[in-house]
Amino acid sequence: MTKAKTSERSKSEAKTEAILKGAMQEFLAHGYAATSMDRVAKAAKVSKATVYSHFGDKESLFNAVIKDLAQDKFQTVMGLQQPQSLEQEPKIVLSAIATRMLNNAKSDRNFQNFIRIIIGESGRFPELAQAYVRNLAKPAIETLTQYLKSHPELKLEDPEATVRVMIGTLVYFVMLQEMLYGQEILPLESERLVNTLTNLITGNRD
Amino acid sequence: MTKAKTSERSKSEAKTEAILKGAMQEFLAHGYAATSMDRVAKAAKVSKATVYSHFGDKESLFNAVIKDLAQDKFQTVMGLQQPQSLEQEPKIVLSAIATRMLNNAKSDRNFQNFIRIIIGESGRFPELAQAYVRNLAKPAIETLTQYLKSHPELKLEDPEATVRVMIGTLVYFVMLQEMLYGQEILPLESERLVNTLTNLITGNRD
DNA sequence: GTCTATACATCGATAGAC
DNA sequence: GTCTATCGATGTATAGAC
Repeated sequence: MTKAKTSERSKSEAKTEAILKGAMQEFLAHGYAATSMDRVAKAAKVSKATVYSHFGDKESLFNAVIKDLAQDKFQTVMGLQQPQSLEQEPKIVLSAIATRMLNNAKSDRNFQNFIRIIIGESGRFPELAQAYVRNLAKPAIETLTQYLKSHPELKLEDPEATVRVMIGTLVYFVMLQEMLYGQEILPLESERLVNTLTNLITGNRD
Repeated sequence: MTKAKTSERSKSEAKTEAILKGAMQEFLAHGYAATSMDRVAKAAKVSKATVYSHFGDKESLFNAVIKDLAQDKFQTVMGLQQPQSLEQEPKIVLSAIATRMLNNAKSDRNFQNFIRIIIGESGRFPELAQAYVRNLAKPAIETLTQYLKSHPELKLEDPEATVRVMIGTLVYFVMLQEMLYGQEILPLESERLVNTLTNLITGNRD
């Protein structure tokens, strides 16, 4: 998005980034409606008028912040599947991917707040919700689907649907245990979930 | 919560219910921060002072509304598992339960908005998030777990974790397709998901 | 108990000096 | 481009009449 030339950056570009960063912090912490432009300006250490001259109005700023965040998170989510030897047994690979996704989501409070906003505001910002689906959920699902399809020995009747089972299981687990603070109410170890999931998919029933 | 005697209800109780109903409508539509007490008063057809005399402040009203909603939704969610012959094959029963949960969640916009608020405000209202886990998620999960445990012929190594797989799959599907408007971006028929899910759980791989 | 009227703060957004 | 100062609208909450 920003230009490649990192040197000789204009003051205006620096302010734009500061505003985006400050707004990100405020929106993630307080949501859309409860975030004021005064607080954004203070967090970015610029005047409120500067915020408006760069982003027009509150809604445009919010859109810019969320799209920026989605790009950041894309790197994270996609990076979770690659850096390992895909040549091992699917059972090992799937287990490793699941564990990595789980640990990453559990430790990334920023990501959790991002998901909170996407879901919480999806009724009032449908296009942002769709941007999330298009730019984050879809690539993750398609990559995993490709992997499952490349292993016909798993004899999966419907790899697309199987991936939904896998991702849904992991997302809901993080949601219940972490985001909704259900850890003490419904305790369950990650390992049990990952083992059950990979056993179901790879056809191992004990 | 309210007293059993339905006749001879005081005017105060009637106003309380009207306020709860109006506030419910406004909070579900606009979220916590974007809902004003003026709009609540107007929706309930009472004065703003009456709202405050009944519920103290905005936060208390919000808490009352959400806890009330959770009770309503409890009936819905629990009713999805009961009214059918549990004596049939688990494959049939699980498939029926999953289909019913899916169809119900897809058609209930009110429920979707409720989930949006619970997740969206979970960072700022952790106790409401936990009330959701305790009063809705936990009973649903435990009931299903009991069912799976009562069928040892399924040879499930970990019924608790298996239920998480099932519920997570269904919740995430509704979330992506309906709440986040991903239907056209990531199309997938409910039947394929339900079939895949029940086949995985019952050990049927084709 | 319920209303109208209002206090006081803060909101999104802009005008105008530099 | 960026600031200070300010506008009008709207927010939560309450005082006081009935």
